[in-house]
Parts: sequence; C-alpha cells; structure tokens
Amino acid sequence: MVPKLILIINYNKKMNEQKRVVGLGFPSISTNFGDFPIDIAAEIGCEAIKEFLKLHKEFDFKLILTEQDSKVLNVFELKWKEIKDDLEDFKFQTKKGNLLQLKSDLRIECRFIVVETTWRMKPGTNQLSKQIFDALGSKLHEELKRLYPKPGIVGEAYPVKIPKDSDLHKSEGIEQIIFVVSPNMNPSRPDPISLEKAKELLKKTYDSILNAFWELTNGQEYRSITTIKDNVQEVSAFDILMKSASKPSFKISPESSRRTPSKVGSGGWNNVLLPYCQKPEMFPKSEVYYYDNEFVIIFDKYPKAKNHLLVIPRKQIDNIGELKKQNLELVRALKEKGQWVIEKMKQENPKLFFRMGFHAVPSLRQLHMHVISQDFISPSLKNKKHWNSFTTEFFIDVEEIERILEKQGEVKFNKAYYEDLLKSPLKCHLCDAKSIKFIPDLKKHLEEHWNES
DNA sequence: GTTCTAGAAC
DNA sequence: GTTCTAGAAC
Repeated sequence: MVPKLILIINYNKKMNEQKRVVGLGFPSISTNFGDFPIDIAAEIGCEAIKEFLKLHKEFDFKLILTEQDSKVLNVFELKWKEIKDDLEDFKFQTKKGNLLQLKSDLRIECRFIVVETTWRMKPGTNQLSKQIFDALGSKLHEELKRLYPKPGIVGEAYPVKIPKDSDLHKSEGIEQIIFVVSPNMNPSRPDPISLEKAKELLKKTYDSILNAFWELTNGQEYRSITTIKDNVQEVSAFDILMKSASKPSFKISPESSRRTPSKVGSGGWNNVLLPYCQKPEMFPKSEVYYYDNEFVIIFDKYPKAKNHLLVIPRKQIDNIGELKKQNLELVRALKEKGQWVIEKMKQENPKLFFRMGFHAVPSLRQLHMHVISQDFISPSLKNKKHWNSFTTEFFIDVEEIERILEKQGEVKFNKAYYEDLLKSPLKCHLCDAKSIKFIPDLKKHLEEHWNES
C-alpha cells in the first residue's frame, strides 16, 4: 500500500506582508460629560463599530477606545465580545490611558483621534479638549473657526488637520483631530435631551466619526461630514420612487465580500468603490445618489465637471476587460441607468450635456461607468491626465463598449497605447482650432465656453 | 484615485 | 513667481 503523502503547504510569505494599520483613537462618547448611561452607550458604540468594520473588512483599521476609567472600558469590552462575530481582535481594542499620549505611553499610534466638543467648538470645553488647545495654542481655534464658521450640529464630525511641527504630530503621530458635537443628557449643562433622542444622536455621532475616519484615510481633504438633508419630504418621496424601480431578485454573492488581496500596499485605495456596492445604504445621500439591488450611482468624490457621477453594478466585476458577450444586458442596463440620471441632472440644469462611458485603463477596481457633464469646470480637474482621460480616445463611450462586445465578445485594449494618450497635448474638446498649453489657460477657456452656452 | 515634494521649464 | 512633471507614499 502506498503511504499517504503529506503535503506541506508553504503559504506565500506575501500573505503576511507587513501592512500599515491605520488607527483611530476615541473616547467613550457622551458618557463623560453627557451623562449618557454607559451600558446603552456601549451597545450603540459597539454596534456602529461592528457595522463599520464589517463594511470595510479589507482595510486594516484599528479603533482604539481610550478612557481613564476602567469601568467604562470593561462595559465596552464585554459588549464587544458578545457581538464581534469573526472580526479580528486587533481591529477594536479598549485601552486605559490618555488619548493624547497613546504612542508615548502605550506605543499605539493613531493618526486620527476624536475629541468631544460643544456646538460652539470653543477651546477647553472638557479636559481633553483643554489639553489639546493648551498643546496647539490659539491656532487650532482659528482653524476651526475658518473651516467651520457655522455652529456645530449634534451628531456631526468636524475633522481638523494639526500642524506638522507640533508635538502632538511629532511625538504622538497624530495628524488630525476629529471634533464631534456629542449629545448631552446632563441637566447641569445647557440643553439636555431625553434618553430616546440622545440614543438616536449617539448612533449618529458614532456613524459620523467613522464616516469621517473613512474619508480621511482615503486621502481626502478635511471637510465637514454632513449627513443631514433638511428636506425630509423630498427624500422620502425619492426613496419610494426608487424602491418601485428596483428589482428584488438580485443578491450579492458571498464571494463578493471576500477579502481581496490588495495589489497596492496599505489601505487599498484602489478598492474604495467596493463598499458602495456591498452596503450602499450605509452612505449619506451626499455620496450615494441612488441604489437598487443591481446598481449603485454615486457622486464622484473628485468630480471633474459640474456633474460627475459613477454608475456601478453591484455584482463584482473588476473592469471592462472582464466583460463577455453575456454581459451585454448588463452594459445596456448601465446605459439605461446613466440616461435616467442624465435626465435628472438636466432637470436641474438644462444647460448641461453629458457623455457616459469608461476609462480604457481605470485606476479603481470595480467596473464603473462615468456620467460626466461636458463643461469640465471643477476644482478637481487639475492636470493633463485628468483632462485627457475624459477627452481623448481614453474615454470610451458606453455605446462603443456595446459595439465591441457584440462584434468581438470581449473588450481587450493595448494598455500602453491608451496610457500614452494621457500624455497628449491639451486640446479643447469643443473648438479644435485652439491649442492650449497650460491647464490654467484651459480652465479659463472652458469658463468662456460655459458662459457662451 | 489623491497628496506631497523637488526640480525643471517657462 | 508660476506651472509642469515625475515619483513616492498613501
């Protein structure tokens, strides 16, 4: 009898490659000065954290709850153990200590920390914020006032960059502070609210914090993370309309949420579109314009024109290179959704006209169709690559993809050829006579076209 | 995809 | 002084 072979599998070392984990340090929100009951706060906090970590599973985030009071930490820890499921332990930890000395005291580096403040965002409203303003001087207050001149709203997050030459940055590795206006139930402080109301707002506060953290870790500039839309009437009517348009048959396959080995180092910036497909409902209306079971339509984070959206199938498809003849129906459905959104946009600004299509060599994973107005007036349009990616052959109309699929059954491009196109000299897409050398001149030229139209 | 930086080119 | 370019880092 032949002895059984024992195979020793050598796991590729790359699987364990060091990745830079991004940290967020935060206190237990509302339980210090807001009089919010700790057990309920822990439940709300842990649930929000769990939702966030599950949604962004492929990212190595570590969320560090830091408090001086071990009692609070214990309550959170117990709650977390109860609900954490299969989430890795390092992703959420509780630490006894000072949020501003995580690195020097505990060797934990958090590039972002959360500090509670009041609606006035005044310095020194609590001990932690006092320490921060002591450390950073009046500059931080000025910066806060500059960025957020309006009063803070309860439940919202307000990130601020801190100076690179400050001790907090140099010795503690803190890059940004996310100020939050947290709900208050303390009757000795102004405007205490009921537990019911506070519960709702605490959840919103955690969501805002995590949303801000998510945006900041993807190379965003800081800005107020607003989730409020005051016209509730309009939103709900819109939702109803959307629901009736959706088809209930489609389910996301479990594979679509599997961990994808990131081609790039840490963070996985090229995967940023995936969470929108997995859980579009988690994102504010300012990011997700529409979703149903099959598609998500989001606002491009760096719009290259007055209107720039992405229509994305929720089913996992990396790029146009994966499309086969049997995907023709999907491409046509993308086009239809695109046409629908163009109509919507035109209702608000009839001057606009649009193109919809794909980049020949996209940077981001997950098939996405650009729907972009042809004014190209936007501060995010900054360089030649941006311009050429929408105005040369590099941009492929959806109809062209349709034709290629019909004829050839697949879409295969010469990558080098298309990448070279991005270096072409600047040329106006409307009047071919004029040759323009510099981006600032092009932008002025585009403004003229817009004003004439 | 973006930001940041340094150096070159204008 | 301004703008572009290219590369690294995220």
